[in-house]
Amino acid sequence: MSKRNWLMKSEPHEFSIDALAKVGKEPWSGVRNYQARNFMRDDMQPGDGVLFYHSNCAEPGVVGVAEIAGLARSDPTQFDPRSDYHDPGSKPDQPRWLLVDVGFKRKLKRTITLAELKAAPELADFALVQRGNRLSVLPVSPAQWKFILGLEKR
DNA sequence: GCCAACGTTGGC
DNA sequence: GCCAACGTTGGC
Repeated sequence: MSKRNWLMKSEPHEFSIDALAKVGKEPWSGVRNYQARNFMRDDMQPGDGVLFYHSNCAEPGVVGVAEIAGLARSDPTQFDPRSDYHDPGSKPDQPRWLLVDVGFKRKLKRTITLAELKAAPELADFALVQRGNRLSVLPVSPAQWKFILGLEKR
């Protein structure tokens, strides 16, 4: 399978780009949306590029570049009754939820804000800027990837 | 299978 | 904190 690119959202007060820089690699636990899970399970490959996005904060936007560091595997938090992500309906021999490991590549020189992304005609088809989109994991085309990172130098 | 109620996401 | 938009749940 050829290399693809993704955007993954994280709330910076939960897990920021600086936190990823510090640990180097993070198991992306807690995804509880089937569409996002299917992207991880069916389409993600080690080495795929990731735009790291800060959501639910003062300045939402792309703040870093990361990469997929492993194939999808069972998310252990679904079996932990003390976890916010516990899912009593999921069976260990047939886990409902998966995670991938995400590796730090670099922090951007500046935040590429959601406002900028929304203002760019080049990104009209980008899922992130479309109305009502709440997916926390979404695909980025090669053209979108190049355009978004091109904004960093402006 | 329909759909109202409810919970969550996430920008503002 | 507000609320629009969306996904999920569960009664029927």
